[in-house]
Amino acid sequence: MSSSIEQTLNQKLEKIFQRLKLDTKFAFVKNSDRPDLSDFQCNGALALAKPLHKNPREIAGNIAALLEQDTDIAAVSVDGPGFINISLDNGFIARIAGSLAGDERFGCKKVEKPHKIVMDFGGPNVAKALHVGHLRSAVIGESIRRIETFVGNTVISDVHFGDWGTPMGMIIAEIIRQDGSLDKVETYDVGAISAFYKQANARCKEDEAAKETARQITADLQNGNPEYRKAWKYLRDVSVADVKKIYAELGAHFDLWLGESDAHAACGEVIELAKDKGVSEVDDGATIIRLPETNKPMPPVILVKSDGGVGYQVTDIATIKMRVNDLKAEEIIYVVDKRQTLHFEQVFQVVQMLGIAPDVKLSHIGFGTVNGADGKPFKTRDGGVMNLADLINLSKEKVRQSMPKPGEVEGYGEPEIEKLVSEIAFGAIKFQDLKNNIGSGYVFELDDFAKFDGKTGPYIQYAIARINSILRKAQAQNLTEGDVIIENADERNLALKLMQFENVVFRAHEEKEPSIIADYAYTLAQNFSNFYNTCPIMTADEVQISASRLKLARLVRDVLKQLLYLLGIEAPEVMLKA
RNA sequence: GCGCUCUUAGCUCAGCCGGAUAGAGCAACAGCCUUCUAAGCUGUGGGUCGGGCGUUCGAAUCGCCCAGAGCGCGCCA
Repeated sequence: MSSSIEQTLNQKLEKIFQRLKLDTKFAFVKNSDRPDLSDFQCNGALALAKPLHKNPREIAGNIAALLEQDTDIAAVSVDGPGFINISLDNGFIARIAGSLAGDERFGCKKVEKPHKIVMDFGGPNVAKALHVGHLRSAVIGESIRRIETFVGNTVISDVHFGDWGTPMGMIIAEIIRQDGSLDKVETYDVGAISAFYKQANARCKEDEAAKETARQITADLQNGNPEYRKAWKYLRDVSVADVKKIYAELGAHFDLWLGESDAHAACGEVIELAKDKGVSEVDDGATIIRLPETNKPMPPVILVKSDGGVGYQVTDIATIKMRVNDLKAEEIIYVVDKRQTLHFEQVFQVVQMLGIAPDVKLSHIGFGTVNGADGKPFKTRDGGVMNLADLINLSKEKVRQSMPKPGEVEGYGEPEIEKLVSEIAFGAIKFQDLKNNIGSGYVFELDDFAKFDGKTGPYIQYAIARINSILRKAQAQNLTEGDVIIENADERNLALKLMQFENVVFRAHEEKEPSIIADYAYTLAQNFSNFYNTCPIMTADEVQISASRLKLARLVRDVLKQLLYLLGIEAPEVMLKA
């Protein structure tokens, strides 16, 4: 088990701090802000100077003097007000790089206490086509799912279908209005159901009576009306089957395909529990829980609506109860639009009041909206919401245009080309989504999908494809990997960058922030491109150098593939250009 | 009205539990393909970090005030 470079350096520093009787709290390094001066730096002397009433340069000098004796360290200097600059010995870097190359986790540890996490993302609705808003939840959620699994936690993902709210009553009402009954329901496909929903939605916006009818049907459905239940089950099944296809194509994995409706029984328990605890009250015909207001407005949670139906606040609370009781969740993570922040604050508060999930960590990871070039939520030219399937097709078409036609390249017929098109198009879409902080929204530039230059998914995929090409050639020429030798700046930078893998993965894990992985994957690919341009592998002057570079290149390829996997992005074997 | 989030290069964004010269990508300009895939590489220009005050040896980063933008605020989800 190889420990990370930073841990190793921190241990060295801790010993020195102890010898000098300094607080080891400050005995840690970070990647140097001045790569021209050093590989790592320690700012501990600056932080210690004030409490000790000593000159920071003097403290730094004492630390540096001891650090200098370490043969793993090539140079130590004290600069500026008291920064300790540390440069590593090339042999030390080579040794660590070599050990990473032989480790399938590239030096990344696992969490000390693995626990069970239930993740809630996706959030599709019955009868509604997925749109770009669903893209983020699926892409971010899947990435976090993979990161958490990689660091050793057990993750159960649940799509949490929206199948129990007023839209159910709306669509049933609309079918009855048009057909006179529900007899023909089971002849409708997803397109027809979706059309009913659109009409129902338009009608309920205009007509208060239609809305009231929909609400009543929803309540009756929830309370067990057999005719409504039968129709509802069909509508739900059709929608689930449809949505499963697109999630499969997106590469989002769900262990459970439960929905709001599955929490219905538990809703009753929650309502009873609230009554028993004396925290609920009846107001305007609805059963509610009032929440303490501090300095911010905190609307009450509605347990039972005045029409007798349940809303999404209770189903969410009841779902938490189930996840804790049945799934034994120790942590629950929601990947849902940032605009739901207040809702989750309310839900989490009620859960605490009712003691439903003691010692369970509940968190909402809110993401920003996908915007168009005008900064407003992304819309199609005619003003409608962009359908996810359409978006994927547009992106694929752009990729297809940049590639050879099937049959033009030997061994690449229609299926092979289409596989590459899909991998690259999704690489572009997902990386675009994951490269920025997930809390902030981002501008979705459809036109940019034609380029794939710079900080994009295809850039990283391209680096991998080039390495694959080299590995094929090496195999054909019987060139094998050898010990890592560091003899120039580009090899050195690349090896140092590889050593950040564990640190990066753990930061992404702790902050639930895939963009940290995305950013690192990009800079690693960039370092490789530099290396690629200045360090010939197959034609290096000496065989040992070739063998070393081959090992480095293969390691970079494996690390990049792992990073892309953590982002939910495929790594194509080759990249073909028209 | 109350609350939350945000304001960094022409554009899109990193950096934010205080540290050295604020970084990328795109766009612009100038170079690099008889040599492992040019979806690449190198170089140039481009900044009052929204404004002000404060804390500090040191502030894009912490606190307060102001301005502007987005979002949310009981029976939709």
